[in-house]
Amino acid sequence: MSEKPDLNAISHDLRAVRLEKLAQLRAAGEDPFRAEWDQTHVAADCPSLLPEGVEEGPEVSVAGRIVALRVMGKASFVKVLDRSGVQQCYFTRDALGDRYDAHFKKLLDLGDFVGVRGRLFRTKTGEVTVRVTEYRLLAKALRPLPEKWAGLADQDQVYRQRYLDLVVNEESRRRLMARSRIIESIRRFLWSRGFLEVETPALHSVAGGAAARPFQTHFNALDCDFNLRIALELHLKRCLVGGLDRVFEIGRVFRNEGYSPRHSPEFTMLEAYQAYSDYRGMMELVRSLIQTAAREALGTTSIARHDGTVIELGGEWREAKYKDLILERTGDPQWFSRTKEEKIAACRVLGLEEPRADWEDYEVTNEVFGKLIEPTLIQPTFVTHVPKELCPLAKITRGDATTIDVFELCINGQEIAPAYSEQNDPGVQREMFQIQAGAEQHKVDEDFLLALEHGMPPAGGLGVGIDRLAVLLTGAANIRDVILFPTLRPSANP
RNA sequence: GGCCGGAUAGCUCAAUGGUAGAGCAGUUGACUUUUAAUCAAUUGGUUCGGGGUUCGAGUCCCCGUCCGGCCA
Repeated sequence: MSEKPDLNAISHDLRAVRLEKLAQLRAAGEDPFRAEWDQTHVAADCPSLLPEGVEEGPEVSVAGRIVALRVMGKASFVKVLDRSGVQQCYFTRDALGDRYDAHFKKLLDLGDFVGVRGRLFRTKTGEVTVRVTEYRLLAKALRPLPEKWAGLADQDQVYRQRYLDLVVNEESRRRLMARSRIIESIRRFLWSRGFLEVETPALHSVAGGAAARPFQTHFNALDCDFNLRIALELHLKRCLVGGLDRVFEIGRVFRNEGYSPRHSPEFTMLEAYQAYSDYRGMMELVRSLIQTAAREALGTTSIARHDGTVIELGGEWREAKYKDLILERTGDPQWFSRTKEEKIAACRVLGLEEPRADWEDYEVTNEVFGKLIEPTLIQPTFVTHVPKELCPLAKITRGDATTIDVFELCINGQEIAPAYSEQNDPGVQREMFQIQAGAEQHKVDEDFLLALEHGMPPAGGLGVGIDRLAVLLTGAANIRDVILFPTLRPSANP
């Protein structure tokens, strides 16, 4: 091994250079992917181990990916990224001898995983640093990291190679970790209220519980078609029938519809059902749940938006009746006595796109709500007394046959969480299903109606779009920014 | 599905229709407390693909692919 390897000749090929280094490591008898390393601490532990005024701290052993490499002759500073953050380490020829020049300087690269051991000290600028006395390469990276300062900007690559985004874009790492902490907090909150977490099927023969086009698939063994679920609702209610009177599920649902910054074809829903409660009970539940998640995951209930406004999640939340919002926005006290044609004409005046001819009357009104009112509901607002046509699974309001006992919780200009006083009259439920199904009566979930006939306790039910909640709490611009691996068109050239 | 914008070195980005460049990363060297380290030298290009206009196309035109935004 006397001939000098010519890295210069291949220096334009970043991968070839690293493969050559890999070969040199192996030629020297080292396994570049050796596993063992006793990690005793993470980066976030280190500052507290070296209190102010103390010269030298205890020995620590950390591990992670090299994300910065500053070589200055016989001493070098290296930043190592682990799950908790970045730890600076100080490598010197004095401490490491010949290995410093022959191994550390020649064969390690940005992106490599290393284990590092040494005592903590403070640099002259005050940064707590590991004075390395021992280190080991744990995994060689054969490809370079994206640029260290600008990070990774190409949106497609951010989503397709999220691991690179996580390594170099701190903001992405922080945001996606916040999502996990939000979900963790929600689970703890519901457990503390006596809810049982359950898992229900994702393959449904009838995709019910919401109005959405499902993804379809086929089960070979039974030779029958299934749909991926579009909601969790109907199985969780079967749990209520069975006496599990506080249940929740956090699960993936699939809707074969639009794809936009606010819509992902697969997204995560929380649904919770509490027997002997109703939609008013769900108001308190969801408000406490979101406030708790915000405090635990973010440490605050004040969310700054990009336009400078602040969403205040603390305290009580506004309530507004759907009809009042419509009357206020259209400026027409007689709105609900107008014919469909008059409403469509009014939509034109309000600057809305032409409603489609096959729309029902209530759909025209709901277009006003969806396009002109919901986007303006930035501060938390419970929209109540919603027209019954919009949800066939809720109880009719006593004293007003046109509305249902529900709320739509809107924050940040979008619906975050609907909740109902759940319909438990099997006769009324069947009628509502049949109206909704129209010509497609095979879409009525008879199995669910059978369960209802066995008796379901009165209950409040709540759904929370977890992705949208994460968008709200983290200030993300796009739902895909809070989903680790968003659905994408398959890559053309792998 | 419609309209608009984009695709150039590993990454982030430049380039009146006239020799494709910079920073970072890489390579070589100097440097024992750096903080986007610094300094010197240096490698690296099917300008997304195909066609057209032109003496000449990264740039203009057409078709396609992919991505993003707005709308449906």
